[in-house]
Amino acid sequence: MTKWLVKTEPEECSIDDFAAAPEKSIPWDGVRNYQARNFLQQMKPDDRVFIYHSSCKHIGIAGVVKVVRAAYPDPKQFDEGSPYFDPKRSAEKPRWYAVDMQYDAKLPSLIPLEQLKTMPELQELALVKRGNRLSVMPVSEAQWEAIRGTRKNAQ
DNA sequence: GCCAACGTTGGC
DNA sequence: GCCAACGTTGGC
Repeated sequence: MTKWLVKTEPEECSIDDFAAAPEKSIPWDGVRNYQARNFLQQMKPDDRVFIYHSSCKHIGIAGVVKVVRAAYPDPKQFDEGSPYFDPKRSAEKPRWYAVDMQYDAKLPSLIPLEQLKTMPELQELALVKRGNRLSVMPVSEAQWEAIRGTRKNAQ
């Protein structure tokens, strides 16, 4: 089972949206970056995923969700009314993919980016590197444990 | 709101 | 296939 981290603007989709309907899955769509897409395609049901809130007041890791449906063509690339519409794509040749995710756990307290940056275990995590824009990334077991084990979030 | 860093596009 | 211009991301 692989572990992951995804970025999201909480106004768009936050950990609270997952927590509000823990029995429902939410499509993770609109990813329009090749490297991020490639990672999405590697996700498997039951993989765990950190939810990171970006471009907001409280930036940091807020909770955990799980993958419940592996990658499928992102319907929004075909939807003319969607901001994620991609006019060059056809149903026969999709370029972008989505997965479905469902609530797993909210962290007792958000782990701020500022704190993540100070953790020696995370120095290789793309998230904390300067200028990084990757919105979907793998998290190693050691990185996962380090994050889950931060003092405020122990247990 | 600013702006640095980055990915993508398109002319040549 | 280069690279300048452009649009977007995302922390501050």
